[in-house]
Amino acid sequence: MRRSSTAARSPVSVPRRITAAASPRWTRRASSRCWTIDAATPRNAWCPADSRGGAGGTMGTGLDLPLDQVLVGDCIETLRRLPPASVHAVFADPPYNLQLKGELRRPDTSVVDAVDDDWDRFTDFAAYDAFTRDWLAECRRVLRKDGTIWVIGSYHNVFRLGAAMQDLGFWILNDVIWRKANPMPNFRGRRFTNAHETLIWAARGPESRYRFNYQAMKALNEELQMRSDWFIPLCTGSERLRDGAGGKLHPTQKPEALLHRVILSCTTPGEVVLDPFLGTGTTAAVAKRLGRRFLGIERDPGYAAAAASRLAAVEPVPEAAALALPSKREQPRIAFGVLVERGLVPPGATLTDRHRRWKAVVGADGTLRCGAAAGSIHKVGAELQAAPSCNGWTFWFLETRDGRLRLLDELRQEVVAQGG
Amino acid sequence: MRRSSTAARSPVSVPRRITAAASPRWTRRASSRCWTIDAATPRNAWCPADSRGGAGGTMGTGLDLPLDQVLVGDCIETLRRLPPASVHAVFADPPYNLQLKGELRRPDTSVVDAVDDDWDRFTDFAAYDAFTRDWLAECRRVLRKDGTIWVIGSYHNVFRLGAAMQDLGFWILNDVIWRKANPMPNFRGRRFTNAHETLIWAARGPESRYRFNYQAMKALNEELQMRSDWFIPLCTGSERLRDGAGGKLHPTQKPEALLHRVILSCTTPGEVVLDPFLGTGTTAAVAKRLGRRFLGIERDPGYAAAAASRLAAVEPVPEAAALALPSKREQPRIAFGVLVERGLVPPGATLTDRHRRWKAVVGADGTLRCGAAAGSIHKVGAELQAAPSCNGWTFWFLETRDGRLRLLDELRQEVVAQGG
DNA sequence: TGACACACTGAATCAGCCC
DNA sequence: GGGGCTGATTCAGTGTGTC
Repeated sequence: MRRSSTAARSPVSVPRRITAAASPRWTRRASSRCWTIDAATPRNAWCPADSRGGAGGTMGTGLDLPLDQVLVGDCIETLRRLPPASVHAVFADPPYNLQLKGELRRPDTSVVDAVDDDWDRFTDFAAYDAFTRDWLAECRRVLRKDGTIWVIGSYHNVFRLGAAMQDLGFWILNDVIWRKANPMPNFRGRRFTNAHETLIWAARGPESRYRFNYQAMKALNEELQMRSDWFIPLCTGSERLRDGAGGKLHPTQKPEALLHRVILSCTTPGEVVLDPFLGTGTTAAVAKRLGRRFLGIERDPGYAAAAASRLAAVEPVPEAAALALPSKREQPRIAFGVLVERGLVPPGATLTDRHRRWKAVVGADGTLRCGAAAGSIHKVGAELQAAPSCNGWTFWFLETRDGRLRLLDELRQEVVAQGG
Repeated sequence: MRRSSTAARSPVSVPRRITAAASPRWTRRASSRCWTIDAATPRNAWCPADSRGGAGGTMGTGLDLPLDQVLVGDCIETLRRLPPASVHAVFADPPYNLQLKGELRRPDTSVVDAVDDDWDRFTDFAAYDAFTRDWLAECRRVLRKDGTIWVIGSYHNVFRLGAAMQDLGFWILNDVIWRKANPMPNFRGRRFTNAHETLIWAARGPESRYRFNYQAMKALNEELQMRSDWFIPLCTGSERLRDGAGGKLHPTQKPEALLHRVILSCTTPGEVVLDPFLGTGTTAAVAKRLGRRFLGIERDPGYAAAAASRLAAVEPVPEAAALALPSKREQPRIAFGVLVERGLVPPGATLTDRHRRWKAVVGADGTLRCGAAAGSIHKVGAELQAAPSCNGWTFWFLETRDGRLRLLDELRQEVVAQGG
């Protein structure tokens, strides 16, 4: 089995399988259908939310706001029991309403393990919209006047989410693109690789005096303003929680790096972050580590138990502000086609080699043609020279109007200088 | 400044200011409220759309589809006059419904030239939604059954656009992120730098057999699948059309590189691209340059004139350059039996897979036999692997006399190279 | 221990033609 | 329109096993 080093790096120690024996003793709250788990209690030593010990509690507000806990129950029903204007931030990763037909196979005929869970099935857009409006409205009620909300989705659902948010009075501040470092390819070659997801960041309303930790975000981005496109890898490897068979415990676990940036951007230590679709607890785990309070709602007892177990092992950092992850500067990798798109090498232009021995015509898609040879600048260069390989960048020249030859690599440098 | 050679490549030369003297002589079409400009006619020598000369015309379809022209008029009203199922692709950059309160100022107190034109004011979401549904519905009617539509927007309007598209029956294929190389910073430091816009790419419906030039997109991206996030600079410098005072002629002129990729991805030369919000004609200019037909609708006569002027100066690239490399799907089909007939794979030869796990004997009729399995190279490959399907061309190898393995697909390429 | 090959995986609305 | 057959199609990364 893989993942031998998991425990060392991230001492999550999720039970291999949530069995009856290992399960928490679920405790029913008085006058409530909502089960709770105090996430700060040690593993296998559960206590109900209304116990006042440990990190859990109601924050001394007089309001019945359970804190640092996983509430097990229906999202909307549970939200309705929370007091109004009580949380500083919401992060929500709702069902995406994917509409998959058959199975999908990779070119090597292996089967893709897709999201086909019951919780992601809705009869139609109307049903999805109604559900969306309901939980968003409750989140808005629970959100403090100057709080903000983050919602994540893909093209299947994000337009409905965003429209519903605007209709409910939320004031969109940004849409943020999570660019995936390692997305799953499009196996049939019928679309662009679906390489991102969209987060919507919104204030409760247009007048909200929301928090934005500008300097923290700038520091995370090598002293440049943080942009609305974030490049973050998928949650894989030892960070990913596993079930008993070594498979993924949850189909859509989000990377902690994503939540780190979200929580750091709009909250300060001690504030409360609510996640109405907690899943396996990424939001809560990062919030706890960054010294924030959290409150999670999860319908599935198995996921809730895994989240609680994971949370119990999270140690808050001494100083949240010190946690600026150095961001990797991305190396711009320039494709020849980009020079064509941008008009530096127009389609139909002729390229030649240093000795003007060959001439090749540039296609609109960045391919070259020279006699029977067609393909990339590298491939055609190699074929003409009968060489096993060729660096097209340093082989091909563009003839300028005045008869000078300009090496492609020179032109590429101009694009690199522009940032790619 | 980048791209000092722009003028040479794209001699746009828009008039500094559209004055009465320089304006086209607008011609009213019979029984129509719609003014037209034939974009292919020389600058300052306009003619009405129903003249049949030049590149304009109705494509000989018998339908009244004006081509290679800028129609001046209300978007929805003009769309209603176009015949159904007549265009291959739509690119739409609708008003953004921005809701800026007052002026936006940079830290140095200079005023940002924001989008505040009349055409971008909508009283509320309901009015914007109604407008959106109307023009989208007309575009859907005009779109051919297997055509696709691109719509671009920012967080202010894109969620409403996407939801409306889904409600109207469009089938979203991708949302694509245009990551701006040089976005305007957030001057107040109250949000993330808004560094992208979103494009929605959709088929007319779920059953549409749309075109996606997979290989062309892959070629544009150094032989890796094109992703859904595109890094392209803003339209600046000499590409940007200027008004008489040297300011921006149009507030949201899109870069030609963006349209290059859009049009190349989903059309083939000769097909028709419609832009219902043409503005200063970027879509039409790139379509013309890439050998596509176009049709633009623009309400503002000044923009339309600038677009027409710009278009008159665009030279289509040579036909060969406009063609993308054909994908394998479009190559002539060779039957395996042809390889047998020609002796490239002699009858009685033994084929094997990459791991030499199975061996199969070739029949004179191009069928394979392996134990009980018999049939085509595909069928036998699938049966042996217990897979639902198999590409025999990339599964089976022929063992050569010296013990090397040669993939059937390689042998097929030899036949293709000989002209089938 | 290192180098290398190979197997496995991830929020996916994933085919097209001919009869 | 349904059924059947051909055949097009994957990237970055982690983990495991072998030499």
